[in-house]
Amino acid sequence: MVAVPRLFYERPPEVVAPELLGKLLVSRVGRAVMAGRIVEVEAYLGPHHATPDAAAHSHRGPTARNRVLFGPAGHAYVYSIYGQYFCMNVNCEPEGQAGCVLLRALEPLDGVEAMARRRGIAMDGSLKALRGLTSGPSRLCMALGIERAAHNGLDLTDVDSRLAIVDDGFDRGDVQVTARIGINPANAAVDWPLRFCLAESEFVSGPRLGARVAARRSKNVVAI
DNA sequence: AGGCCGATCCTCT
DNA sequence: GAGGATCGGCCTA
Repeated sequence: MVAVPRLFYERPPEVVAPELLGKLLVSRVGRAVMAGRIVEVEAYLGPHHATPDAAAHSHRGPTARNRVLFGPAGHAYVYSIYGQYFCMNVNCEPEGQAGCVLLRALEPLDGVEAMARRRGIAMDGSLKALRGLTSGPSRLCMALGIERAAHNGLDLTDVDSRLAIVDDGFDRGDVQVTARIGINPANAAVDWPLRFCLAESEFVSGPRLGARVAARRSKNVVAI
């Protein structure tokens, strides 16, 4: 079990994103340890990119909110959204450049009971209940106790950190690529193929596997 | 299963 | 002053 090194993150987010699939996000809050496998991510490109990504928080340059994105790679960028939720990104690219990867879903592995308490979901042994814990960018933050005040700017490359990403040697298998979720349709970047999922995972956000198979034929799946 | 809606407040213009 | 990288509840079918 080794932390993913900083060099891994010092690359463009569209390269880092699919390689993050299968890695583990580990969170320690007090005595509780909660961990899940990353099964769904999205890349957001920095303003230095040839065609600017207008959906990215960094695209108008540094602000008070997004300054972590312009710092060194391998740090957490946590922001609040809709007044009640948080989302977590991993900062990529060398210092000064602002690409990042949004974590959108995990497969819960360790500390499931603690996650269930935080989410207010009763574990009845069903896949549905387990999925509900971490199948969404803000759901996974709630489940792992991730919030802006405590976690924004933390270094994820130290296994002893309160928040870290580690590699357990898992073979990620096939990766599915689609457009990103929740992007304003007026945005020029709305169709860019920057969402990456583990094709076989039951823990991706949104419709279940059966429905996704049907959706492949008609919808926004760019490649499998 | 899919669509609509309100909650709720931070961030940037 | 406007809008958002969301979620959960409620509706129809």
